[in-house]
Amino acid sequence: MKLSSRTEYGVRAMVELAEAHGGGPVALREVAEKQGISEKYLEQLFAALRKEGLIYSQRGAQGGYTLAKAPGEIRVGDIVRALEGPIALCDCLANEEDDAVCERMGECAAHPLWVKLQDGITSILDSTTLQDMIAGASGDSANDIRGNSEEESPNE
Amino acid sequence: MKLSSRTEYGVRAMVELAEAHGGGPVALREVAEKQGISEKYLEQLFAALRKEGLIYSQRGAQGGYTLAKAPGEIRVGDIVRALEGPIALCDCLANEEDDAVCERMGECAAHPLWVKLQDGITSILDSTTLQDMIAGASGDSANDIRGNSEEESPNE
DNA sequence: GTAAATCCTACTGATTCGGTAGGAATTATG
DNA sequence: CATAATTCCTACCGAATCAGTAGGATTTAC
Repeated sequence: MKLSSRTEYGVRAMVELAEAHGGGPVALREVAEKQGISEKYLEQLFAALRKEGLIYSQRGAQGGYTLAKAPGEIRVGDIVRALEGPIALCDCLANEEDDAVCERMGECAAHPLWVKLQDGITSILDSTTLQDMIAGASGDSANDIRGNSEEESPNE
Repeated sequence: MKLSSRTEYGVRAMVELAEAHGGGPVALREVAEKQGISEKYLEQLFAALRKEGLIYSQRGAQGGYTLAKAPGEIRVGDIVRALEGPIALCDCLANEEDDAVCERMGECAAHPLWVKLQDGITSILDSTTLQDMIAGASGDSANDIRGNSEEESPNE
């Protein structure tokens, strides 16, 4: 029940790219410095993000990284999955097509809870985009993230 | 984003005790065998659960472990915290009285999301009791877990 | 051509994880 | 009382993961 620094760093770095979105590519070094992350370590995270098609890289002088899609199109869940692999609280939840992994299945009283928990986590991560995060960070009305998603409509 | 086997085993073992609740103490060996957990390892988990007052132990022959409270009074969150320590996705969320841990605080665009995620996880874990879990396991109407929790319990 | 940048692969030290080992202390039972 | 069953305690261990480092190859703007 703890975020890896991989996830923490990766998300922060992606926010950094999101804020620079529209301008030219941003150098790894710049992101690393601004976020206080080891350059070489971040390099590996970017490699993974790139492999998953979340960022685009431009080599050579004046090169750097840019988001591969608009900030509103990139969900935090995508970032986490790119960095950590599929979100699976336990092996029996890894791949739903192959349920056989959990031989205990039928008799495991805990299973439904893990499913519920995993769904909850996934839904939070997948309902937040980079756009939401930079919106929250800039303005003081950061409540678009903190509050629940679908509420506080003009009514009520 | 993965459950430790500590958590997995611990919850399963507690369910086992919950099912035996009302009868005499259950020996460690029995729980370990039924759940397919190393005896010596489970011993350590029980030590932690005992220290947190979730289970009661009776030494000597015919001894064993019993829940310290009714199954409906023990939340899964309590078990997880007993085994893993406080649920804190990252250090900056560890103790809310001392926010200073996260020097980045103001500028960290990710922080609000982690708060939301942690709250989501905690609320799921704390709204499910052992009672809910054994109810789900026995009957085929396991939906009391998957659905929301506090309702319809005319038991005990 | 050169400097700036990404790319790639391997290594490493520290920590955590899951588990083992061995025995001391307690207690029900015959 | 003797014994067996059981919890209790502390230390240790191998393997995996984590976070980070190292070093160089490749690409490209200027």
